Amino acid sequence: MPELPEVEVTRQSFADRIAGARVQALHMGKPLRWPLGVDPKDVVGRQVIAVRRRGKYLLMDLNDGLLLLHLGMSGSLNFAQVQGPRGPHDHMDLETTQGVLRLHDPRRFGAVVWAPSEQSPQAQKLLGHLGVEPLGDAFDLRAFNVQLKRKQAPIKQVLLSGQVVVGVGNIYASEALFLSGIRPTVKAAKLSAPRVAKLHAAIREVLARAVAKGGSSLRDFVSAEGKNGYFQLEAAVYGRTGQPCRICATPIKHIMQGQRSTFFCPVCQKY
DNA sequence: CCATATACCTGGCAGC
DNA sequence: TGCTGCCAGGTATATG
Repeated sequence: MPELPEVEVTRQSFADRIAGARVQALHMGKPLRWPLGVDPKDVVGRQVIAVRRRGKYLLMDLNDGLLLLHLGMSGSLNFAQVQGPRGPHDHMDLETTQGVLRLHDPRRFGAVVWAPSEQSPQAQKLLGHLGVEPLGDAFDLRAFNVQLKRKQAPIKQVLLSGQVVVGVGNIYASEALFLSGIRPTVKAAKLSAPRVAKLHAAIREVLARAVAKGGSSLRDFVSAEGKNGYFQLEAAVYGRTGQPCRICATPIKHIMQGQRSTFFCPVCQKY
């Protein structure tokens, strides 16, 4: 579920409601991705100041230290006044004076890590190497060009790595490359300046659009069984192997790159 | 430093 | 029906 748009929509769904709350208790379930996580004494009694996002991480500022949350591949957060009994995949309950924040994460690739500050070694170990935010002013076209020129890996994998720009996951990488007419296998350094400009615009467009309609699609996702309502419905190429390209009707191709699926139109994406 | 592979974990689904 | 193998929205870590 979580690429940047889903994480951002999740953030927006509870940030205002939890701000100002005081943490009363913390219950952790099975171990998450990293053994170093959070101890109740790090957070109990602290006040929640704000919830920010950096890439696919959520940063919950406390009046002392902060909590870093990551949803991994299968995580979701729910903030409610009252929560039912914890199920086998509920691995965090953060009880506050304004509600309980629950992390549901069947695969447990998510993370909950406490750090004394954003600049601390614990936090920087996770955040320090991240690329720029795609929806902010820091995502500068010239800088993007320069960064890509130094990468010999296929553009799809460069986007996924998060080292140049954060938040572009496996779905949006394929979608952004389709929108900009770029073959996912092309070395990043070989892209022409005009192509990079198209890609730059496509990344912003696909992510911003998903955030804008993320609210409804995420609600659908929660209320529905299965995966209906998620971005897949509007996907141009992701998950559409063999189906006709929406532009030229050529069958969409599926390949593996770095053990991840990539989808593209062999006719519309030639550069 | 760079590019690529591996590991982590569970559930759903296609194929037999 | 039940089993097996494969696939899934991420990323730290290991390896060449």
